[in-house]
Amino acid sequence: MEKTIKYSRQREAIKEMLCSRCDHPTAEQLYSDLKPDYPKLSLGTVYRNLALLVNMGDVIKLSINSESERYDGNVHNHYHMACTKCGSIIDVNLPVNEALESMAEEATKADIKTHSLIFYGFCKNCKKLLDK
Amino acid sequence: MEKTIKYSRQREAIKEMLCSRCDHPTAEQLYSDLKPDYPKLSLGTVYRNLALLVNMGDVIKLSINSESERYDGNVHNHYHMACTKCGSIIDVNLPVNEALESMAEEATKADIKTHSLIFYGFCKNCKKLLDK
DNA sequence: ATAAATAACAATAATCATTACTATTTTAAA
DNA sequence: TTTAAAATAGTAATGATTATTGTTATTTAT
Repeated sequence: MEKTIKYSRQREAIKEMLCSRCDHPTAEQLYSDLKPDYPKLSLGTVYRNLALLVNMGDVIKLSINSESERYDGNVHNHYHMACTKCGSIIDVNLPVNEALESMAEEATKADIKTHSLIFYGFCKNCKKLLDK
Repeated sequence: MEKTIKYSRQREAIKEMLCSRCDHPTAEQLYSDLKPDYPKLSLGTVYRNLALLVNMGDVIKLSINSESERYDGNVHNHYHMACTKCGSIIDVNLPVNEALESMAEEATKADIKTHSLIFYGFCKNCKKLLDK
């Protein structure tokens, strides 16, 4: 018999918080931001539910740099920029180029499901600070 | 005074091995592949020299999935495909689209230095195995 | 060529993100 | 309501990577 998924207040809160913000928090950040409202919340619970949400397709996991995984409540493919100075990850408002996937399938004979495009450099703010 | 970089046989071997293969090995894989020729080689040495090589711009570090960093001796920007079944990372022979960077700069007002494009799906082999 | 200075080494301990375990609490269905 | 299964908090364990330490190799200056 299958494992049924039961409701959990904590999972709901994690999902809600993730959808309500457009930065791309780590598990640790979600944990400390939820802690005030859920004082008994455990970091393991955050990790476990993030994995569940990713499996259910409600959340996307971003492996952008080596430090920590980032989580994104926006499940439609979209592009990101990672600031190599301050570490922030922001959305890049460019149209997603689906044609890339068929070109890559052609080139590799693979079965491509999705793609990820990440830009690296200095974000607007850090660029300003470095200019002076 | 600055720290000068001295020659090291181990670093040379790491770089050479990385340039001679087109998979994208982890530090651990490089370590075990070099071990027969360098029986006293230490894993820490591999990590330290990989970091040095990355800093010197001789090697690129790929943060593709959460498990482990992958290293690439081909420092020219190029695209990759990650098989979600077998975990292999292969090169994708598509032209690098530099125009994406200026479009992203436009969209974000950031100073973009480079970009990374990764395709996810089933590689040629795994696709074949799943078809039957 | 030799000796002194210092970078790189091997071996191992420490750290950090993430996952696994266990006893207790919540959820949902009979 | 009772009861079984899933989810939790708290904590221990894991795995990748980094730091530390005493020794060895490479370079520089005699």
